[in-house]
Amino acid sequence: MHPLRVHIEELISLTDQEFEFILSHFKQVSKRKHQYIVQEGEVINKEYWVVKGCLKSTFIDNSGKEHILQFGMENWWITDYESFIDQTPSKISIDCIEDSELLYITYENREKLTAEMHKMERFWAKKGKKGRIALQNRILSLLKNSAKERYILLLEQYPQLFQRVPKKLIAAYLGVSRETLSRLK
Amino acid sequence: MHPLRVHIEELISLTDQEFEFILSHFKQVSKRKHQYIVQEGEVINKEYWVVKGCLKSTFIDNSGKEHILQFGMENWWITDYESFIDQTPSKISIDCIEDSELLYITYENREKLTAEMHKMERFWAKKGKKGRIALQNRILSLLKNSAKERYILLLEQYPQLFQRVPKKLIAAYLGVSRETLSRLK
DNA sequence: ACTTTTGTGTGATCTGCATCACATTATAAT
DNA sequence: ATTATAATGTGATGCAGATCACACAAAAGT
Repeated sequence: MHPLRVHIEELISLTDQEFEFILSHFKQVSKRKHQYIVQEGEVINKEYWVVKGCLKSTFIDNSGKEHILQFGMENWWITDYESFIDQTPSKISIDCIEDSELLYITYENREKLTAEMHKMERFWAKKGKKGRIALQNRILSLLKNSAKERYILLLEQYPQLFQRVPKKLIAAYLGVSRETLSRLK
Repeated sequence: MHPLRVHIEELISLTDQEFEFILSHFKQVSKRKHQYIVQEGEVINKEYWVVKGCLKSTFIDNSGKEHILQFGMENWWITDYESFIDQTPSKISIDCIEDSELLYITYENREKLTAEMHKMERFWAKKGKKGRIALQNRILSLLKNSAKERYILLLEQYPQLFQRVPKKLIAAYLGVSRETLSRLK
């Protein structure tokens, strides 16, 4: 079965025709390591789903330091939701950490698909709720946990990440310096 | 016009009958300062909308310190979305900072209302998206801005807050100590 | 009115983490 | 293969913000 279908059917069930209809709203694209799918200042009108590979969504602070808002690996959705939803220039950039296979849906096609197929409106509503909960928990963690605690929690939740991405990116996600992360272990 | 109607009509327009139908799914409740609407460990099945007053949604870290996830003032929605959506025990508590007038909708009524009235499904979808963007920006701010910068940003965004709530709660929201906040000013 | 609790400011000291600096080892590019 | 670039570890030092300890002012409760 198509991996996207497996993914969607975790929340709602589909017939073959329904899935074909959904898939017809997506396009596939391959990107090499270091290539960008969004750059700061652009308005992004695509939401990506990672078939294979790994990406990061990043932003730069006043002193030029890179921070990571989100990683994207297999079966994850990634875009700048602020730019995508409000159609405003993006504050963040998204680029590939590994060569990646992606599916994307444009803003227009997503609107069309949700209008034409109520099941998908419900799917995205559920996904949105889950995403919101994840963001809320990240805030909780940034406020209540020390750097070491956040490191341990991330390691427990996504052990694969530590095999796949350089430590400095883990540090940029946790909100600590590379050196401090190295000393935590 | 009913304040909730004004609020909903900022995103979607309604007829009189439609609004009456929506309102019939809500109940009103008054709470005094210091009263809780959610306590840690409870499963919350209500989402509140603040007609008048001020609330805070808080959680306690390992060392017993209180952190604030969200304030709720007039026209704001407040609940623990994780508990509300997943029907799991809440990690947070929500209590009133001032005597408050609230409207609430139960989980069941919200499900019924979204099923019966597609406009409200769209309303909550839009609200959910906006909420998600706000959470994302809070994470960005926690990672990229210093305590002082976060203080200034909050002051710009919600100046009323500084008139209404004690400084130690502002500090608990920003993620700094009361003393440090006092020295930032 | 009086007492208790809550809020706020400010000094002194401590500490987790950042920053700078350099060495070493991997990985990628030609 | 050789060279450049990225990744990782570790010491030395600095600093933002925490913590502890008061003092005083403002509310709230009786």
